[in-house]
Amino acid sequence: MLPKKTKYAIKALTALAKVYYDKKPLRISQISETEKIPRKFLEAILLELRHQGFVASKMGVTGGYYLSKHPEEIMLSHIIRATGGPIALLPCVSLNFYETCEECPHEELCSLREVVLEVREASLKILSKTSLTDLILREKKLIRNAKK
Amino acid sequence: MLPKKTKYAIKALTALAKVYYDKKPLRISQISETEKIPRKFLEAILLELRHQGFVASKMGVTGGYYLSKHPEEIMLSHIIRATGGPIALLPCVSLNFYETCEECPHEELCSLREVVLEVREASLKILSKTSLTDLILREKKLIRNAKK
DNA sequence: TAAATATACTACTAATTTAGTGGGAATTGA
DNA sequence: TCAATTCCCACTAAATTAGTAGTATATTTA
Ligand code: FES
Ligand code: FES
Repeated sequence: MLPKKTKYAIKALTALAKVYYDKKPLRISQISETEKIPRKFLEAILLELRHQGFVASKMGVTGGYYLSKHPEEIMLSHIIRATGGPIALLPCVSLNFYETCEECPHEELCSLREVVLEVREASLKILSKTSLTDLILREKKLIRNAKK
Repeated sequence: MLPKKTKYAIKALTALAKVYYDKKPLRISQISETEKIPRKFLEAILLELRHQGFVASKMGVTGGYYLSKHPEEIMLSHIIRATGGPIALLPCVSLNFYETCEECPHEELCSLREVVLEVREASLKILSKTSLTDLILREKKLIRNAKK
């Protein structure tokens, strides 16, 4: 399961993506209200996302946050890895958080590893091709279809 | 990431599956040694697996554990759910551990939900068709190929 | 029938992770 | 100057994970 932090990060970044072309920053309090994310927690998350290069900010009374990359470039896999850690089910098949499996004598002969590797590939295939833009387009489609 | 408990459970059940046709129970201490699982922890895990109907046991000096189902019937998805909880990335798309997403006003209009639903389907497709027998066969194949 | 050797079961504990919160410093615009 | 904003550090509280301890109960065998 994804931590709440990751879910909040995705929601917040999507909110920023929606106003990407406005050229005006969005305040933490605004995002916090519309996305129902605890104010102070969101503040900490956005700060981290800034350090990781996803967003930039402006201080002061007209301040706020804005995306520092194009929303098409920000993939779900990036956000998950930046905030939540591994996508893989076991450390021995994680690309970004690899750790050796102590109990398995030979990783290359481990059938469980083979299977969870397949799972990671299947998950990553989806998560690494879905961008913030995709999320927004999908939402529009969902709303359009619901109205019919 | 899967908890160690789940990984240990898979390992232990696979060990039991390997001797399924011997009609003799395997002692906790034997499994603990060959699979390098902490003795007392394994004891607790096997006890739980018995309560869940995966294994049965015999007490006393000739006692031990044995599978109470055919190894082809025990799928990775079953073991994960029994010991580790959800396979889904978010509770709103979990089949067995569903919880509503508080922050999302309309689940049916949530694009993030749509994507994690796809991920769950892709993962489950693999995990629900891989049985203990499959793990054993895969291991044999890995060993055979390594020898070449 | 008693000893030896298993599992059964309850009840803890210790470490880690998650989900936050509080409060003040720095920056900016009016 | 002052009001509104982000920046940043230091905490805390609750939940989860990864075990462990100790005793009771069952079974075989000498
Ligand atoms: S090597 Fe990771 S599960 Fe065996
Ligand atoms: S409904 Fe679960 S993420 Fe939106």
